[in-house]
Amino acid sequence: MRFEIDPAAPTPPSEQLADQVRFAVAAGRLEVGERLPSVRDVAASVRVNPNTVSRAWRELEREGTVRARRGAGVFVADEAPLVCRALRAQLVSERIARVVREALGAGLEPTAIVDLVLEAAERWRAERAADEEEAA
Amino acid sequence: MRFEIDPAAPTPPSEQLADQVRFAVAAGRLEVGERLPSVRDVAASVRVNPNTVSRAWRELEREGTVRARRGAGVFVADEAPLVCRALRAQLVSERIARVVREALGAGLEPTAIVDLVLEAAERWRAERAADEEEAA
DNA sequence: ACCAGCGTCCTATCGAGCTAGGACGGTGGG
DNA sequence: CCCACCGTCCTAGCTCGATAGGACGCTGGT
Repeated sequence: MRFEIDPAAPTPPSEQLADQVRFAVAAGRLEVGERLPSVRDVAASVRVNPNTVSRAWRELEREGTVRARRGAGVFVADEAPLVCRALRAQLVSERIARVVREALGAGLEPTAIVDLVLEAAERWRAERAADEEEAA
Repeated sequence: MRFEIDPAAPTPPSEQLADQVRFAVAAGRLEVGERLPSVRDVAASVRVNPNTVSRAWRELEREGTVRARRGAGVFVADEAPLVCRALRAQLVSERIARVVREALGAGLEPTAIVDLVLEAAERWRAERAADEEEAA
C-alpha cells in the first residue's frame, strides 16, 4: 500500500490518508485481515508527523474499517468492505455534487463538464500505465 | 448578487466568496463596471465577519477582477471577464480532475462517474427551477 | 457643507490541524 | 527471555483562517 499526500488539497492530510485506506478497501486492494503499514513507516514515506497518521488510523477504527492491536499493528476489519463501500458511495457522490454545482454555477454546460471528466479519466489511465511501466 | 456559504465545505468562506464573484463574472451575471455589494452587507447576509469578506474582495483586486475605490465601493474591472474566464477554466478543471482521480482510485468506473455527474446536474437544474418558482 | 456609508486597518482572541519530541506498555520473532 | 517494533498518549508550540470590536479617512448624495 502506497500513500500520497497532496499538500495543495483543501482536505487535511489525515483525512486524505483515511480516504486512501477506505477506498483501497472498497476497491479490494486491501483485504480483510491484512495489516496496514505502521504509523511510523507511513509518516516517514509521506513526510508527515506520526501523530497525523495515528489520527487517521484512529478515525478508521472508530468507523469500523480497522481494528488496532497494541504492539502488533492495525488490521482491516471483517466488516470493512461493507463499511467502506457505503462510505465510498457517500463521499464520492457528495464531492462530485459539490464540484458539479460549482461548475454549473460558473456557467459551464453539462456536456463540457462531462468532457472534463473523461479527459481527467484518460489522463489518470495514462499516468497509471506510466507508473506500471516504471515499476517493471 | 446573492452569496452562499457552505460551512461544511473544506474551502474557507473567504475563498468561497471570491469564487462566487469570479464565476458570476465569467458567466456574465456580473458585468464590467457593476458595483459589488458592500463588505458589511455581504457579511450580514451570509453571517460572516466583515473582515472575511474584505479579505475575499482584496484577493479579487490583487488578481485584477475588481477595482476598489475607497469610500465608494468595489467595482468589476475592465479586464475581469478575461481574467475570470481563465481562472474558471483552471479552477474547475483542477477540481474535477481531483475528484475524478479520487473516484477512479476508489474503484469506480468512468461511466459510473459520468452518471453521478449527470445526476448532480439534474438535481441542480431542479433546485434552480424551484428557486425561481419561489422568487416569483 | 454635512454625514451616512464605504473600504481599510489594527489588535486581540479563538479553534482546527499539523509538528515536535518524548514516554509508556503491549507484542512477537529470534 | 530479549528487544525491536508496535500503537498510544502527552505536553508544547506553530500556522492559518475566522471572529470581535473599534478606529481611520475618503466619497457622494442631499
